[in-house]
Amino acid sequence: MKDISFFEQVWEVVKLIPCGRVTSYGAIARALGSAQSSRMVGWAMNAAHGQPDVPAHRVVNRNGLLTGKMHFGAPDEMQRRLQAEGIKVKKDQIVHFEKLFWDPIKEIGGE
DNA sequence: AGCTTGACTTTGA
DNA sequence: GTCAAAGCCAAGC
Repeated sequence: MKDISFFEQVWEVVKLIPCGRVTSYGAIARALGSAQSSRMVGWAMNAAHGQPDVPAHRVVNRNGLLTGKMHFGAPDEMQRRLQAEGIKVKKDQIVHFEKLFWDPIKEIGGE
């Protein structure tokens, strides 16, 4: 079952992110096996615009910074969505990011 | 068929 | 501690 594109694989992982949790592009990339192609995850998110089931707002860079907020409809939409889930965001940065960090590899196990 | 882009990560100085 | 450059792979044109 590999008919799906790389993006869809990323979306699958992103959709697995629990509410109130966040993860990093690199973590997803590793979970898919593409260790250092974290850029591809970001690109997959770009394609995720047509995927309402993909909570891209839960995916941030390894610093916990909302790097992709600008790609949302509004620059504040990403931050607002995170706060709506109980995640505190300060200056585009997730508070307690380390505690809210969700590792997909723990769920997928490297598949 | 090939070159450019891209919401990142890591390593080096 | 911060700043700069290289690396990576897949989709788009």
